[in-house]
Amino acid sequence: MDCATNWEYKTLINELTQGMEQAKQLRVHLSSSSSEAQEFLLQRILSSYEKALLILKWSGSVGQPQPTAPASAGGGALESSLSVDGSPRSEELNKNFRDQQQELINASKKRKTLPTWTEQVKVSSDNGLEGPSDDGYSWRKYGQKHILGAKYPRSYYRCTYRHIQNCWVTKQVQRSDEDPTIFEITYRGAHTCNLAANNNSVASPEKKELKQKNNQNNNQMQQPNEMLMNFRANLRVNTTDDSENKDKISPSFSFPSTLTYIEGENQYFPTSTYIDEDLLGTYSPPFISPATSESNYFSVSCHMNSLGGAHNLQQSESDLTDLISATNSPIGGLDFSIDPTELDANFNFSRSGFFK
DNA sequence: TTTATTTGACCCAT
DNA sequence: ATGGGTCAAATAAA
Repeated sequence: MDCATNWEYKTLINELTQGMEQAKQLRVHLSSSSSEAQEFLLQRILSSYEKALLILKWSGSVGQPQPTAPASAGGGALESSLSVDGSPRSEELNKNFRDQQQELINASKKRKTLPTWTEQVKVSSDNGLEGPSDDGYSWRKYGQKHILGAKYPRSYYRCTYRHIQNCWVTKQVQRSDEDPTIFEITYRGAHTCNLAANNNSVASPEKKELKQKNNQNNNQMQQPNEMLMNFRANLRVNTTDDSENKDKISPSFSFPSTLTYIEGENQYFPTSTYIDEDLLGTYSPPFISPATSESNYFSVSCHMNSLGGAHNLQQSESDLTDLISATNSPIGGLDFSIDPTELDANFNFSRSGFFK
């Protein structure tokens, strides 16, 4: 992309982001006495912004080698947050997003590597908790290493249900050297386990651990059952050829097209998730609240969800459950259901193809 | 007793 | 040879 186009691209993102922020503020004002229609409209607005931003960011960055040094020197348009909630650390978002681009590129080059992505989780230190809260999945620690040059050790986790449900996702948690309240969480692969079945047993052990060990580090967000059920109840996904062809899934993947704001949870939640070729290349944004009970905020970027390598999962699960699992990222159902290693073969991310 | 964590050993890529 | 990631025995917790 040349400079002019890049500038336009940044500006567009900036404008979209501002619009989204304003819509969010409007919703806050309306929420006290809002009718369902108002809320629905706002959800639509926000959803549109989300998708537009995501499309832009994807097409704008994947189509070119790298975003031209975006915002690193004091703020370009990409500084805008993708997150509906308006998470504060835009630089982190930005950095993460660039990381995702790189990950995607790498994944295309090296077909064997699992997709990885990194989230930076900021934890408020004045609430007595020293680690990120749980992300709705059950993790089992299997290692800890001191990393060269790092002040804090790196912890290694795998899904508790690796063997039971053949779920091979892992994550690494590394406390930031510069800001000990920031935890960098790197995920590898995607959950294929049944989140619903696992969800109940997740939260309490982690909280306990967090209170016990100050240098422990975990995950990022809560995913209440209520939200999960909401998600499940409204999920509509293309189920065809799912069980057999996940590794060569064609340009068809789930996508939350509508967000639901659950007041008690202070979070947005997707309520309808089906999208097909038309929006391929977009991905579900991080619908993450800045106001969880533990005052965490998160910077999350895109999520590559490789379903390869986990085909024979959940033989006895229902179709819906399979889909939930297959479309759930560690931050709660927000990712691709597309194998990034197939991206280059199946899909051209060029801008021209994107904007008709 | 079962399940999770800790931690040194081991493996592998560089 | 080194560093990062995983394994697995020992230990702790439930």
